[in-house]
Amino acid sequence: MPKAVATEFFAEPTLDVAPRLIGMVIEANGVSGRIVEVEAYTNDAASHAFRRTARSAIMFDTYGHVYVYFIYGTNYCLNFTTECHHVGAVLIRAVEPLSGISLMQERRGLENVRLLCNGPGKLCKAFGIDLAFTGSAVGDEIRLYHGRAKAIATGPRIGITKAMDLPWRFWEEGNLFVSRKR
DNA sequence: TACTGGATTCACT
DNA sequence: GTGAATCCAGTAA
Repeated sequence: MPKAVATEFFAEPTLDVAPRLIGMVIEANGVSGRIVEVEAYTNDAASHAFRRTARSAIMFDTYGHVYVYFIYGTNYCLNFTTECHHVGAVLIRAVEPLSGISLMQERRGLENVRLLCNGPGKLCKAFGIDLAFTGSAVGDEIRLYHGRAKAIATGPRIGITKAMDLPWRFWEEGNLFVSRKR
């Protein structure tokens, strides 16, 4: 049996938690997948963590909880809150489908497995995740397990926002490269 | 109360 | 490569 991730895992600094999420297995609503791309959000003007509001308060008050927000009128984005006594969250940007693929295909209306979860909005749709999941503890409705196999779908990728510099910086396979926001 | 913009996606050219 | 879709949260008045 895979080992479930403890809530205390998320109490660490966001920038430490984010890379360790790569390769872990997320399970919800009868489907599962391996995390291959994440983005860390700390107290940064480009993120919801910059200003405390009713929506973002969960990032200030909790760690190891689910934060889902709705974007562009069409998509949901899945975050896990981090850091004890400090604001932070990690956005799950892409996963590699592992089980329940037919269910994902049905939810997405798409056959190509590589395209099922290769984006934050896409994976939420494939996993059936929406705003109702916000506030639940990781391990409750959405479960997270330590994975072993190396991610292969899009390649492991970690992003960290830093609004005062360039919007996004990505590290891939040990090499730094920069991706400007559109 | 009304207005504005967004951590995206997808169809179309 | 470009632009529309679409609706919620935040902000201003």
